[in-house]
Amino acid sequence: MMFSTKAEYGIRIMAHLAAYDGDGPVSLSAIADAEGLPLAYLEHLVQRLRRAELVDSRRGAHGGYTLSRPAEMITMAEVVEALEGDIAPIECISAQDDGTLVCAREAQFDRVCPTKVLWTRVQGSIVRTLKDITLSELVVPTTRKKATV
Amino acid sequence: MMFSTKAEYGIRIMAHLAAYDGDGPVSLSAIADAEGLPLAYLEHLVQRLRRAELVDSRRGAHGGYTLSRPAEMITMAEVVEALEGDIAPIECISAQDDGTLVCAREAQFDRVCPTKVLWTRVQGSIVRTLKDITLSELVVPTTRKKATV
DNA sequence: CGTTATCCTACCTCCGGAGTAGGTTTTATA
DNA sequence: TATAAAACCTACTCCGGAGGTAGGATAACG
Repeated sequence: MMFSTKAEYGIRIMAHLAAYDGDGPVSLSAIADAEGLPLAYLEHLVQRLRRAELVDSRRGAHGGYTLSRPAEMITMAEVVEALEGDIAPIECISAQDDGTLVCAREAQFDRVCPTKVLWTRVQGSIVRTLKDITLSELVVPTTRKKATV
Repeated sequence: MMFSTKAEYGIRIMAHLAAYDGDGPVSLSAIADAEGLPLAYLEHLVQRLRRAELVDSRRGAHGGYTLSRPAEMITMAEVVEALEGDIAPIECISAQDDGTLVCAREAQFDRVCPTKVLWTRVQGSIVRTLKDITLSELVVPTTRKKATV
């Protein structure tokens, strides 16, 4: 398995918020209820989303969460990264600030890492795919209860 | 992290065997030594490769492992799958025999899973990338000690 | 003021990754 | 033919992270 339920549940939260976007804040308990997921656990996940500034929150009665931006402006790469941390196919590969990938073993001993080519290409294809999909593509029409009539 | 060291180490084994292909069996201890990895652990991994018929083994003195096929005929998808099991981006998604992907939650409740589109595309891009790379592409010239002079 | 919500910290359980250990069997060679 | 070098096999350990629970503090409505 490559992504945990953190990504799965977190994306469900985002998809739910996107479906009800414009209807005011949606409480987590409503989402937990609708999706059949444990509220207490979702609270952890939504905090990650909030710290990544993907959702805004309003506390108190009738509070809840809203998307911080239109769903079309949110890529799944951002969402997954907020939930799971840096997207790397494998431990020894990590991205530097400038986007270039480094291999820990290559730095440690100084010799070429034969597997780096592989992980680089895998990482590239995953990130490219995730960047290419926006949250709006996950909103299925039937999920919507109220339309912006 | 998406792939564990099982994939990393296992691929290093394969790359090493590919580099010395044609020179007779290579013992695991030689590989463990060269790569700086624990022999006892590699034994577990190489068994997976053997059961997947990616390597052949010869027991006894001067025994060891050889590639079961030319490196150009071995895709990294096969290798990774042998080492890590089925390639699925997430728990709830699994591939059926005919290759179509099913979502466990979609089957359980009967409603459309909004995230399935995402995982399907991610899975597709990973598998496509891995199938596209053969073992021969990981063999760096400098790794070779003896050429087939 | 009470209810409803977010927010925060601490804790728990379980499983798989990453090995270790110790043995058995097979084969080449001195 | 004994010995060494290898594959092969099973069982075990250790640890961290996934996947939660629990309980409280804080904030906003009515």
